[in-house]
Amino acid sequence: MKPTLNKQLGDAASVRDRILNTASALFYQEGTRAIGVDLIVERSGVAKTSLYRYFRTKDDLIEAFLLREDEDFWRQWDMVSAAHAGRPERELEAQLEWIGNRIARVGYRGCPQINIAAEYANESHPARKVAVAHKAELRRRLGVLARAMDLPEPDLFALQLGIVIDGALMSGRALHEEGPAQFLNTLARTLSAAARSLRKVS
Amino acid sequence: MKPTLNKQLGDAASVRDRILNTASALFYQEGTRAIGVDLIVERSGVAKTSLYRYFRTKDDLIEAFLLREDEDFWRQWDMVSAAHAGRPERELEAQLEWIGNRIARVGYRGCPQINIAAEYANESHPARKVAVAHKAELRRRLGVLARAMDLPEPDLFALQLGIVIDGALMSGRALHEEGPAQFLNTLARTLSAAARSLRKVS
DNA sequence: ACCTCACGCTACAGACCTGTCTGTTGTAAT
DNA sequence: ATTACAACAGACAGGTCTGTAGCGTGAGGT
Repeated sequence: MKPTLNKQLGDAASVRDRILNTASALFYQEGTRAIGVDLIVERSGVAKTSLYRYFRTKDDLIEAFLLREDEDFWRQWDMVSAAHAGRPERELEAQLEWIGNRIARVGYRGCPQINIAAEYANESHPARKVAVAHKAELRRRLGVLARAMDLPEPDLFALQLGIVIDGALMSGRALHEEGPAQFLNTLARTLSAAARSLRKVS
Repeated sequence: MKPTLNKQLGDAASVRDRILNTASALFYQEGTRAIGVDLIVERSGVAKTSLYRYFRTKDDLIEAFLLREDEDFWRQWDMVSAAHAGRPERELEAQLEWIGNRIARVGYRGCPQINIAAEYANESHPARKVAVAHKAELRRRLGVLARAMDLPEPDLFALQLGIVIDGALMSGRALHEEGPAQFLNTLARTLSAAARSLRKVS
C-alpha cells in the first residue's frame, strides 16, 4: 500500500515535474510569450490535459517557474550563508562569488525574474509579483548582511548593491559581451569600503 | 512645385510619424509582443496598408522605435556634453543627473533597449542588435569620459559604471519601488574615487 | 480635364494561441 | 472482476496574430 501510494504520487509528481522542467527551460531560453503550451506538451511528452490538471492556466505555470527559481536562489544563498555564519564580510564575498559564477555559466540568459517581469507590464500579473517580491527579498537580505557588517546606512547600501547586482545579472553576456561576473566582488568591496569611510568621517 | 512637394512629403512624414509615435508609446508601455499591429493602426488612425507601406514588417517598426530612442538618448547626451566641454568630472555628473531624472519621471517603465531585448532571445533579431549596439556605445562614451578624467583602467571603469547605470535604468520604479535616481551620482563618485585611490597605490 | 498616388476601408488568408471536450488505455485497489 | 483514476491522444472552439489584396476617394500636378 505504501509503495504503491508512493508510486502513484511519484508518477504524479514526475509528470508535474516533467512539465515544469520542460517549461522552465523553454521559458528561460526563449521567453514565456514565445513559447506556446502545445510546444511544452510536445517536448515534455505529456498530454495537454495533464498540463491543465497541474496548472490551471499558462500564467500559473509561469508563476510556478518563477517561484521555483526564487526558491532555488534562496536555497543556494542559505547554504552559503550557513557556511560563513558569524563572518558577514566573508559571507558577502561568497554570495557575490556564486552569483558571479552563475552569470558566467554557459547558456546564461539573464535573471529570469527580471526577464519575465519585462514581458508583463501589468503590475497585477502574478509573475511580476513574484519578481518584485524576489528583488525585495534580495534587498532585505543585503540589509541584514550590511547590519551584521555594522555598516552605516545599511538600507542604502543594500539598495545600491541590489541595483549593482541587478545590473550585473542582466548585462551578463547579454548586452555587455564581456561578463561582469569578475567585477561583482570588486564593486561590492568598493561600495562597502566607501560606506566605512563615510562612517569614519561622521 | 516646391511647396506642394514639401506638402506631400510633409503629409507622408506625418503619417509615418503618427504610426511611429503611437507604436512607440504602446510598445514602451506594454511591450512589443503585447501590442498588435491592429491596435497601432486603430490608435494612430491610419490604414493598415499605410503602416505596411512605411514599415516592411512589424519587426521593422520595432527596430525603428528603438533606433529613435537611441538617437534621442545620444542627442541629449551630446547636449550635456557640449555644455561641459573640457570638464569631464562635471560632465559625468551632469550626464548621470539627467539619466537619474529620466528614471524618476512618471510613467517610466525601464530602459526600452533593455526591455525589448528581454523580449527577444534570438541574437539575430534586429531589435536586439540595436540594443546591444546602444549599450556598447554607452560603454564607449563612458570610456572616453574616463580617459578625459585621466582615470586608471578607463575601460574597466566604463564597464562597471555601465553595469551600474543598467541596473539603475532597469530597477527604477519597476522592481525596487524606491527609485535609484538619486544614488547614481553617489555611486559614480564612489567608483571614480576608488579608481583614483587605486592609481595612488600603484 | 485628366492623371497620379497617398491614403483609408474592409475582407481575408493562414498561422498560432489558450483552453475544453470526448474517448481510450494502463494500472492499482478492492 | 470491477471500480477508480491518472495519463494519453487528438479534435475542436473561439480568438488573435501578421501580412496581403481589392476597391474607393480625394487632393495635387500637368
